[in-house]
Amino acid sequence: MQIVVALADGEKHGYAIMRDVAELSDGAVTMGSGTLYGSIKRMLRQGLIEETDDRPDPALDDQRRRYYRLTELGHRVGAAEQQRLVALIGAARSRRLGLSFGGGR
Amino acid sequence: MQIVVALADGEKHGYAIMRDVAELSDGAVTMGSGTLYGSIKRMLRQGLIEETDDRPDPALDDQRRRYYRLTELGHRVGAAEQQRLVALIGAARSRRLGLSFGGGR
DNA sequence: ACATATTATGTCGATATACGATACATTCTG
DNA sequence: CAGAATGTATCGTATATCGACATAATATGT
Repeated sequence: MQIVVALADGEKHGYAIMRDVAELSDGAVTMGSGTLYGSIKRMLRQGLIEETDDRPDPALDDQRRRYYRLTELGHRVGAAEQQRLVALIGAARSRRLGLSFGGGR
Repeated sequence: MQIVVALADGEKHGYAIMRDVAELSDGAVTMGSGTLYGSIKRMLRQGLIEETDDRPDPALDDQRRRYYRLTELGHRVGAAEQQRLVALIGAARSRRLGLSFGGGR
């Protein structure tokens, strides 16, 4: 899901996905290269993402990079997961998870 | 996380956790007994949950049941995960995941 | 009373996933 | 031009998931 969200606002290459994941949690959650490239391989196989041919401005490009974007299926699956998480968090909130101890900031 | 949320509003036994998980997604997400009892064993070891001794009204009880509740650590870890998911969903929303295709209802 | 479905806990082996280590090449920076 | 950062990739190990199976207690219908 972290990868799906990272690609939700446009195509990115692997390393950029890694940075996006870390940024989104202020460095608390990190994804190593093993998980990243393993997940990319699986998601390509599952048809959730696809590699793009179009490269950015050659001056800003890096020949090593491989860019990926969400497929329509990836969007749909991601939206479904988003819905599931919204319901889960809604339940967590109404059940006051994290409010019993520590003041819940 | 599904188990943590299930236990957030009070102690439950394993089978009740299974039902809670299924209910929360209208049956879309289900947790089999393999995952459930394996996760319970791990979470006990990690100190996220603990087994309780107090039984309900004997008339409503079932001797087979084993009840579990969140520990303080479980609450704190659950609250942290909740925060992470809120941020993830926030990003998914602002990036309009699921709005590009299918109308996004 | 009896058969059957549901509830309930648990294990097992197969498969899937995550993760850090390692490797190696390119690009940027001082 | 050396070293740091960027970038992709794989390997082995550890961990997790999953359905199938086993077994027993409880509830339900006739």
